[in-house]
Amino acid sequence: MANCMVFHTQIASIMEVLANAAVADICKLVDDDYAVFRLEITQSQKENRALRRKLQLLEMKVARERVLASPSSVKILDRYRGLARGEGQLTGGYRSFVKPAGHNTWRDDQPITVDEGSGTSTQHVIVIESEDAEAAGPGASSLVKQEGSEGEEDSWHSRDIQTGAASGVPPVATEDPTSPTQSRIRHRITEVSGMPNSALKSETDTKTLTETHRLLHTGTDHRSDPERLGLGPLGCPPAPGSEYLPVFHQSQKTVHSREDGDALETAVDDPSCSYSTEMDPGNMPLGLETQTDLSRGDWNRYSSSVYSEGCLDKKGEVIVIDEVTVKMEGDIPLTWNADSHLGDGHSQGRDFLDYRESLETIPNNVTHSPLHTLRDRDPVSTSMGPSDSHSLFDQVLNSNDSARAQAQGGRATSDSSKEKRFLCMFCSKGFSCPQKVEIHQRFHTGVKPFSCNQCHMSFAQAGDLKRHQRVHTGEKPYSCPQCEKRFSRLDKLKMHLKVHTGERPFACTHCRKRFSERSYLRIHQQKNHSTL
DNA sequence: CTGGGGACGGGGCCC
DNA sequence: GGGGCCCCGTCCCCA
Repeated sequence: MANCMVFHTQIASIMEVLANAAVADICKLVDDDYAVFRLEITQSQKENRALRRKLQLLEMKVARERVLASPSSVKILDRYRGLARGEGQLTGGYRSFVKPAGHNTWRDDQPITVDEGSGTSTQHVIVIESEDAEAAGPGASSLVKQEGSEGEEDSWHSRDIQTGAASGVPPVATEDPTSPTQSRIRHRITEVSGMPNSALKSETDTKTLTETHRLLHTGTDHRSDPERLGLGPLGCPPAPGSEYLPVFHQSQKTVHSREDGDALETAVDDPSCSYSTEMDPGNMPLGLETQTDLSRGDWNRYSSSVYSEGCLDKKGEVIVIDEVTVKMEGDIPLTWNADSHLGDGHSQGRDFLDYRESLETIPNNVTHSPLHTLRDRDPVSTSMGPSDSHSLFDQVLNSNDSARAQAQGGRATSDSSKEKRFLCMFCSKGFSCPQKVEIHQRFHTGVKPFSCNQCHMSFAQAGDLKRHQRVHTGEKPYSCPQCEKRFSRLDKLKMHLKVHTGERPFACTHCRKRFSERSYLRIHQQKNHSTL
């Protein structure tokens, strides 16, 4: 029996050794095959690249022959020339191509310096150019096709030169370099091949964006689909010059909504992954006029116009990009960076107001401020309960509020009858809507966005500013029917009427003296009965 | 002269 | 946005 057990043990150990050896062999085979496979792939890629280069050379020759055959049929366009000159603020997403001096034509495989925003890189490009382009003067620009075989550059910058069959289309070159609207109207440059003469066709945004839509799903262009963005017939706020520019968010969260309704929330650290829509300042919807220069980091007012797209896959798979409206910045300075707004004047306060209004109309906001982050999760759970977060500051505030509530009696009671889903993160006070919470929290943060343009005063509420401005205008719309006194406020008139009626509703509990105002009673008690 | 009270203006804040 | 209440400060009157 014991021998049998030893025998089984030996067999088991032998089996284990054999199994390990077999696994090692399999792994070795797999590794070898994988290396061979990779080698083959690399060779195939090289061959593919060489073939593609040959093909492009052939295309170049053909195109050059066409150009030489009919030099007047081609105009070299640069739809980004205006941007490259700085006519637009959004130069980050475009490249200006610098042509080496002394060259009449580009050569194949000639490196070209590509000025892309702040950086400079060397791109392998092939340029189709005609002599007419040179004759067009400095305004003429280069039509550039980036070599796609490199494959690693961000393809949404690439210019699309379509070589599809478009027979029957007459040669059209509508780009007018001197047009004042050049920087606003995007033109699509289309080379129509298969015709006796090369032609460049210019299209406006409509077709460009439509084509962009198509390209989105083929992975050849990574711009966002305007229709999917739900931005109107043209897919963007009806600004004729809509463009997309990269927004270099710093660790900004972006929600990628998918068509199945799931929301994928990711942290976008890649600057190239997030885009926003350039707005025509003259055609911005409500709130978008507050868009400011991103380079200044002025996120709060810009946020409502940001349409952040998902991390764009550069490998060409189908991209699903839905509209995401990023709301994050307005609240941050409003709450945490109040100093940056306190002295900015009245107009900025208006911007705040407009910004708020515009934001509230946008469904499915993605908020990133601490306040909104808390609120969005669960409005009720945002209550920072007394047990965990009540500092002395909170206690003071709450004591004030509770005292106020007690003093106001029925007001507080009736207030509690409503559903107060939105709680102040400072004092846990509940409000019926987010706007009220935000206004209320200004009292904690000291933010007063509404500044008087005639004095140094600033206010947390627009109504307070409006009321204050009667001090400067001298407007007193409320007149006493008993006398000729006039008042700027209705409550002051009502208070004044007590003079005529003799109404003194506030009685001292110590001396039975009566007063017309509660504050009079309080002062009276402080002065005369404080020792009691 | 001083202190209490009234009238009023203005801001804070909530509904 | 407007109404309303509270609070504070200032001015004035008067005992």
